[in-house]
Amino acid sequence: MPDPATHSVARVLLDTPLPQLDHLFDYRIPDGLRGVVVPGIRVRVPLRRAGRIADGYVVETAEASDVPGELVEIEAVVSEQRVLTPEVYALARAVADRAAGSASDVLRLAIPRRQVRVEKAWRNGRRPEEPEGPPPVVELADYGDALPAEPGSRLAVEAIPGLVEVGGGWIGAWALTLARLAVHELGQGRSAVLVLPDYRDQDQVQLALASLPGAGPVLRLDARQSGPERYLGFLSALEERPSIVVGNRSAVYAPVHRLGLLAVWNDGDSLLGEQLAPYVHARDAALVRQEQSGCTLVLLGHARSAAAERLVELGWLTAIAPRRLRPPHVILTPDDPGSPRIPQAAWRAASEAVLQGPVLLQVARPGNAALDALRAGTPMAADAGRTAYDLGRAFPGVRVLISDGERPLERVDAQPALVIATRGAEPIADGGYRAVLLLDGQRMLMRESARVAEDCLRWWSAAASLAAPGAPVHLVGVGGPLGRAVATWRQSDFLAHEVAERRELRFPPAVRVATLTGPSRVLEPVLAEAEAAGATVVSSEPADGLVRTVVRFDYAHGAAVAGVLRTGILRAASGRRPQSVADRASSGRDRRPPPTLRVRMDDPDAL
DNA sequence: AGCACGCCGACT
DNA sequence: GTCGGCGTGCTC
Repeated sequence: MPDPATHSVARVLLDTPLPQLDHLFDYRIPDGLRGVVVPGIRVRVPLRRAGRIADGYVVETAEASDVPGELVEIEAVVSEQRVLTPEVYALARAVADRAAGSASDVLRLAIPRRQVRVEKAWRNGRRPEEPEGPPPVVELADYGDALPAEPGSRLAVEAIPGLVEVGGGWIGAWALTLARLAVHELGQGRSAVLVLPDYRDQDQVQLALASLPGAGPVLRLDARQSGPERYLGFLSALEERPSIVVGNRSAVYAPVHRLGLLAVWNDGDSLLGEQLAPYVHARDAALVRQEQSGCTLVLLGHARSAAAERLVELGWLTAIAPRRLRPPHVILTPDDPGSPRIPQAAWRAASEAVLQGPVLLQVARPGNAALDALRAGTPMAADAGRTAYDLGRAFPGVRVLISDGERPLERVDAQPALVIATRGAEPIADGGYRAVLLLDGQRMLMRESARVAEDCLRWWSAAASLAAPGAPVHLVGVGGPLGRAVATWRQSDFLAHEVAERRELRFPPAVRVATLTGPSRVLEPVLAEAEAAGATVVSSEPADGLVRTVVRFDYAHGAAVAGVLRTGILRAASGRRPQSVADRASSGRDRRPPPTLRVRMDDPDAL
C-alpha cells in the first residue's frame, strides 16, 4: 500500500494569471520535505526556463511523474496550512473551464491572502469547543413537507414576504427561512454555505442565526472584512467540523467540511456577478458546485431570476412555494397627470400612514443630487428631493430619513418617518412600513439593460415585502403584465413570459453568450473555430483599435465553445499568430503589444 | 511574464 | 567568418 508520506512528486498549480501556465506542474519533493509537502499547501517553486520563482498550491502528490527528464525541486514550503481542498480545486477547475479562464484566477476568489500572524495564532491556539447536544429541531412549517427537502435536491424557493422579529430585531422572513435550513443541515452533521449579494442581507441572516439554538459558530466571509478577519473566517471554515458560512459571492467557494446546503439569496442580483476574471456569476458557480458535491441547492427569492426560471422549466430546479402565502397589499396606481409626482391616491395613503409609523418612498437614482440637497436642508426643485420636501412640508413634525447607496440606513424604528430610499437601499422598519410608495417605476424601466424587467420585479417585490401586514403598497405608473405580476404576487407568471420571449429572441438565459475582444487577425481564426463548435456571431464592432465580437451558443455547446476560446487565448498569449505572407509584407512596423484575445463568457451586458 | 533558441543582416 | 535582431515557444 503506497504511503503518501513517501511520495516524491508534487503536482503544483501555479498562482499566476498566465493562461499558458494553467495546468499542473510536477516537481520533485526534496527528501527533507517528504510528508511535509502534502496536498493543499502553498509552496514556492522555480520556473527555471523563465528564470523566476512562482507561488503555487500542491494539488496532489504521487510516487512518480510522467514528465520526461529530471524534475526540478520544490524551492520551499510557504506554509503547512492546507488551504486548497480537493473539492475546491475541482470546483475552481470546472468553473474556470466553463468560463474559458484559469483555475488560479478562480482560486484568487476562493482563497484569501495569507496572513502570517493570523495563521500562526490559529495554529497555536485552541479550537473552539464543539457544541454537543441533541440536533436542533427546525421549524419550517411555512413550507409544509417541502422543506427541508431530501439531501441533494435542487430548489427554486419562493420567499415568504414580510418581516419577523427575532432576538436582535426585525428581519425579512426569508432570512429566517435560510437560517433554519442552515441549522437543519448542521443538525445533520453537514455544513451550509449561504451566499447573499450584500452585507445588509448577510446581517439579516446572521441575526436570524443568532436567534436559533444550535446554529453554532457562524463564519462570515465578505468584502468588508479586513484581511485578517477574512483569513480567520476562512481558516475556521477549513476545520474538520460542519459549520455555517454567511458571505458574499466569493463565499460560494468556501471550503467547508461536508457541504450539505448551498443557498443563494436573490440570485438575479448583479452583485453576485464577479468583477474579476473569469467573471463567473455566483449562481453559475453554485450550479457547478452542486453537481460536483451533490449538496442541496436552494435559490431563494421573492421573484426568481430568469436564469432560475429557465432551470425550473427544464425541470432541473424544483419550484417550492410557501404553503400559505400572505402577499403584500399591492395597489397599481396610475400616474396622475394633474400632480407632478405623487398620485392623489398614493399621497393620501402615505399621509394617513405616516401618522402611525414609518412610510417608505422608493426612488430610482442612487446618489441623487436632490437627495444631498435635502439632506442639507435646502429646498430644491426636482425628483425625490421634491417629493420629500413636499411631504415634509405637509407634515412638519415628521422626520425625513434618506437612505441611498452611499449612505444606506440599515434600519429605522417604528416612529412616524418618511423614509426615502433608492432601490436596494431600503432600510428595514421595525414592524414594517405603514405604507410603501414605489415612485419611480417608469424611470427604473427606462434603464438600458436586457434584464430591466426582471430587475424591477425583484426591486419592487423586495420593497413591497418590507411593508407591515396589510399596509398599502402603491406601485405608481406601472401596469401591464409586469405590474400585474407584482400586484398578484405571482412573479413567476411574468418570468415565464419573459423567458419565452428571450427564447424567441435567442437572448440569455435561453442561450449563452461570449464576448471576444482582440485584433481582427487574432479573432478571425478563433471565430471560425467557435462557429464550428456551435457558436453564432451576433455582432461585431470596432472597439478602440480592436474588434469586439459577441457570439451565442446553446448550453449543449458550451463546453466545446469554451474549449475553442481557451485554445485561442493560449495561441494569442504565446505570441503565435497565423500570419499570411501578404500580412507580413503590408504591416510595415509591427505593433508593440503582443496580440491578445480577451474572452468574457456570459457577460450580462453582452447584448 | 521572462528567458532561450532560432535563423537572417551588418561588423571587426 | 560571427554578433545580435526579435519572432516563436516554453516554463515540471
